[in-house]
Amino acid sequence: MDYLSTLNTAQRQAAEHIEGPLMVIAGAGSGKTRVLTYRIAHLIHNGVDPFKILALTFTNKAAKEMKERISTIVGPEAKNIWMGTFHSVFSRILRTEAEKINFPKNFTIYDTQDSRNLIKAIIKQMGCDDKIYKPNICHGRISAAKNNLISPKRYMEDVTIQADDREAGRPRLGEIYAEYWQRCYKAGAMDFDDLLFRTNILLRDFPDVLYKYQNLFQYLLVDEYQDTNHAQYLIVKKLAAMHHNVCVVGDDAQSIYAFRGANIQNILNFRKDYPDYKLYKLEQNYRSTKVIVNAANSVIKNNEGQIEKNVWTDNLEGDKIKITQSASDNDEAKLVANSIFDTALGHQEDYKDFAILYRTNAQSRSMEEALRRLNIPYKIFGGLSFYQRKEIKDLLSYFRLTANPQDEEALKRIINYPKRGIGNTTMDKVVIQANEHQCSLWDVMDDPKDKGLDLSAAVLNKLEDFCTTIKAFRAQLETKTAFDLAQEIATKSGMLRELYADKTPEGVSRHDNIQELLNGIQDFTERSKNEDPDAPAILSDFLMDVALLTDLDQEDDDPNRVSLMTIHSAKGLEYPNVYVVGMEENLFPSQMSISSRSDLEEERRLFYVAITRAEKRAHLSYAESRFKWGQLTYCEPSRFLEEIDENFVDRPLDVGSRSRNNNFAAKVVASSKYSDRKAPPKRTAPESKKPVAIPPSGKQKSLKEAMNSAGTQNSSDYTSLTAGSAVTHAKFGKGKVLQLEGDAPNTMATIYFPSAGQKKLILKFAKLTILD
DNA sequence: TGGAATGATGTTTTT
DNA sequence: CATCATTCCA
Repeated sequence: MDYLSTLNTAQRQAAEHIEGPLMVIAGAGSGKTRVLTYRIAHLIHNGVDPFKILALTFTNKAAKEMKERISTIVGPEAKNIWMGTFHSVFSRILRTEAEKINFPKNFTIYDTQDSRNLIKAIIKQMGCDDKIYKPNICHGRISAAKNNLISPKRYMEDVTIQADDREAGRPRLGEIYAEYWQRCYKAGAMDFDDLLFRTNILLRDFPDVLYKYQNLFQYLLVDEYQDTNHAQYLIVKKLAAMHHNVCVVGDDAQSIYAFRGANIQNILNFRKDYPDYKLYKLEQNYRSTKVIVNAANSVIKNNEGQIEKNVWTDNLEGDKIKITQSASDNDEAKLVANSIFDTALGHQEDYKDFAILYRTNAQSRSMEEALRRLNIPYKIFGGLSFYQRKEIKDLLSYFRLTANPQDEEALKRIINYPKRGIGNTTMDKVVIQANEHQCSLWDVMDDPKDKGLDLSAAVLNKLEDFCTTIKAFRAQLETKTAFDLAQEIATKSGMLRELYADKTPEGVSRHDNIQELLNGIQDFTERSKNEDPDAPAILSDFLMDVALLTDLDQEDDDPNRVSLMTIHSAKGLEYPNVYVVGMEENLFPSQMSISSRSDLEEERRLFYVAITRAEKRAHLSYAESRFKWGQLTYCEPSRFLEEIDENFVDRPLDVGSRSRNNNFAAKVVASSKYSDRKAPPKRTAPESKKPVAIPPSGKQKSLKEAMNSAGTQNSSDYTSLTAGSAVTHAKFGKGKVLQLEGDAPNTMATIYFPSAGQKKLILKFAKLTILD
């Protein structure tokens, strides 16, 4: 009962506010999540039915954590709260109401890759030049339109949009959008943006549905409100129209998703929509030292037009923010890894209390290597997620096609995987007939005679086999549990056999990944049995969930690791020790953002977010040179470093940085001096002579491996290998080395095998055993 | 049709 | 540098 007594005045007022609209402007580290959880707990204690509370968060992880925290206060009732991301909550609702908007109950969710592939196919089919109509630019335009609820029809009618497209040389973009819209609809698929757009359509066109959910959701809470886009804004507005019990929480200083349509104006709109709203400001920071809070404030004040607030803290003064310089990206990584090692030792900190934050995912690689060398356990978040790997997407495509045969992208993906002799020529013919008869690829394949498909009997047989297999899966969709059916599909599709037969390290790891996915589905199924033993989850349930899952949502077996992630994914998290790396012009702020004020301000907010993740120590670092697209480029320190108040930083004062500091002052003048300078094409010798070969870097790592990749220096030592050595290879047997070329770790050997002839092999992949 | 080999092309950030 | 797409050959 006295859970509220741990809150400060502003927090408590917000948490105890029950009826009517409220907005909470919460500075970084000001206990925003506490207010949200306590407010929900308070609602429940005051007799509000948990089923009538809708809480929308930004990530699944945030939702899960909040739910756990609430249940420690109110008990198991907490699980009845509607809580999740916009995308997950409304995909659930869309699924329930699917037939209203003419979608199958098991509609597919297209991920970004599916969307791009489809758009690419449309561009090609329309005969447009894909050098001008670049698929991802087109997708970006379409996505932006959807986030602003602009339908294809309105898109074509909008004078400004049309002028923009014409100016950009893409006058037919509207047509592409229209076709894409149509194709998704026919495929029974929605992309991420559709989940919000179609929800809006549902609530707009079906008053009874709107009424139902307005009634259901008597209390709405929206976290990270500054990052909502127009489509999300309107959903909230509509749902809250009946009860006006809407609580939004956000911080304009931490708005970092404008690039994908987030609209800070939503905060201003809120004031207009609910003139009687109450405003609460949380300004006391409980997370960070005085140095960190003040340094962050000194940075963010360079932005114009913010909501006035004064973030302050009662915490200790703390260490100054350290800024360090390195010669190269690899040196930077070594320096950071060493610093983590020393700090962990010197201050008795656990590795889990460290985070390395960067602007782009590509920066993780050098950090990864440096940490591995020191045997520091780490975990990389984001990047190529488990669910985006080929083999995973392939198996998921089987699932998808089983649940929804109209799913064109899934069909195209697996029609000839594993190889079953249905190649491009055949599929081109199928596509032609599908257009002819205005039906889906599946419909053509399922009844080729009716659709006039002209193919040899042998090929027709193959198509029939494929359809029969999928239909057999489909027949069990409702009767088998998710796991049982998944297992059957993995086996009978031939995927498991195919991967099992591949004994290359990549093949083995793909097989492992599939096993891991199946394990995940087993967990999912078991969990659902615990909730309701009579209705275990079926495969479509899993598909709905998996489409919106990210790596951030994965459980971790060894939690004591250094975290590596982009600043974007660090939002909402906190760590005692934070390293922000790559503090360089054209990287952070990114090159794309430096030409416009608003983009630059978003980068600055991103920097603000980065610094404010730190509780005790913040460390900023930059390199003088960096590999970018495989080429060495020279870098200058980020302008943001200069913006931090001198009182809170420790700048490098050693000889090496002296000249740099001069540069620093003159930087603005000289700012483009180096930008086109190209480095010599080859790396210098000391870099390439690594004493220990690093295992082939993470292309096909299993999820477990990716999470667990510390201390795995498992490569063999080939230094004793010379021309003339006898070796054994797993596949080719015994052989003799004829020639060695290239520096470690990329040394290549020409080897003669009596069994297989002469082969060129890269040592680090070859797994050779040296015989003499 | 399938596989290997070569060449173009692209990177911000994520649900 | 990495991935993809295209191309060419078996």
